[in-house]
Amino acid sequence: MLEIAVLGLLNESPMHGYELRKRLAGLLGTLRAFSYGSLYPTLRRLSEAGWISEEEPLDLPSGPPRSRRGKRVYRLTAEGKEHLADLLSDVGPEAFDDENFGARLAFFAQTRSDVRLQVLEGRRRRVEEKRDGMRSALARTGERLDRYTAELHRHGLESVDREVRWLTELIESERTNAPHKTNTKEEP
Amino acid sequence: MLEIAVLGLLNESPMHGYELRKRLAGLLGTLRAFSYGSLYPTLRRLSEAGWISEEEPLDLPSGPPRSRRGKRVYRLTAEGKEHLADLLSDVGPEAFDDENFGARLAFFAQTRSDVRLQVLEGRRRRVEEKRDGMRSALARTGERLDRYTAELHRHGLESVDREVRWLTELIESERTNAPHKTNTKEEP
DNA sequence: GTTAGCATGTAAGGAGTTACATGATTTT
DNA sequence: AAAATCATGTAACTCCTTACATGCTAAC
Repeated sequence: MLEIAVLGLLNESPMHGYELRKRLAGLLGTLRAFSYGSLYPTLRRLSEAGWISEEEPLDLPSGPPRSRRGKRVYRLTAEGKEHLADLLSDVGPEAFDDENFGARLAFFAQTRSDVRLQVLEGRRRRVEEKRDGMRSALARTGERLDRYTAELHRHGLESVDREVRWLTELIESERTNAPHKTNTKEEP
Repeated sequence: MLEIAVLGLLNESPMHGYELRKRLAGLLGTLRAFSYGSLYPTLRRLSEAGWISEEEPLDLPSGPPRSRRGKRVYRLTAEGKEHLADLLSDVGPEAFDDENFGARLAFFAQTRSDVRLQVLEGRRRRVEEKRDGMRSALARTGERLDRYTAELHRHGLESVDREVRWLTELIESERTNAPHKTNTKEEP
């Protein structure tokens, strides 16, 4: 999750860690903040994998002489771009998980149109299954639940129901706006 | 989270691990399933802390002779009941977290009425803060967001907004139904 | 008599958080 | 010159999942 978010943001523009974290918080709407304790090790790991390059802060000719711990600006490498493209075209089951789906949607602008549709449809299937599971659980045990637990289930069910409808709208508009095109950078 | 759920369920009736896991899944409406890999170690820990007692499967007089790995039935001890009461009357900030709040609400039937109100109000405050944070983030960066990210934020905002309204209804009805009572077992 | 479901457990690992530690730069 | 905020990083830990390993019991 952090990996795709970091690579996706760095694909928009190079950045240092601190800024990355702020953009990250904005990206998913305060849903996830990510601490530095996970961000910096991730940057290290991505750097070691060759997907991002780490620009050492060179002392400006006019700047202070030595040993400042300054900003380390990260940018996506060519391998990183390839790797990100792979991540963004993955339509395996993990793409439909709660945590991952948000990150995937946040980078839909960088995602092929056909993949967008598959991700949306897969997510909808997943949420529908959850909804159906909740519904039948509620039908089975509904009567003997106390008021509070019942309310919890009712609100939960309503939320997943709304998500299904939301996804359906997104799918509709995706089909309308880009019915037969594929937004790839390079056409075969 | 698992701790409070396990103790809360065992307070309703003694159970073995396997059954506990099924009840757990039903309790939060398939929101959380919990694997055995976390359940059994938790049972071990709670047992070592003296909060639950572990009934070894004694061979029935008429039953099979030896060494069956049979069901281990767990039940809440007196200390466990006290500890659960402490957990259920805790109104510290953790009680308002996403994961914890669900578990707290699920055991409201075992919770004092005044504490219920505090938990609901604390949760509402928390969600309102989140909503306001999302709103101002959206106001600040709203224009330069692409369609998909904007939709993600809009749907997220609508969801927290709905949760606030839901909590408000629960609070209203809590105030109406038990305005001056405290559902304690023992009155001072 | 074999599949399905009941039942208990462990080892390894993932994906983060918290708390801490340090230092640079900007604002008051 | 103090305080706030920017900026980077590590160590320990939390809490859970996955994959595995084992064995019992009921149903077909």
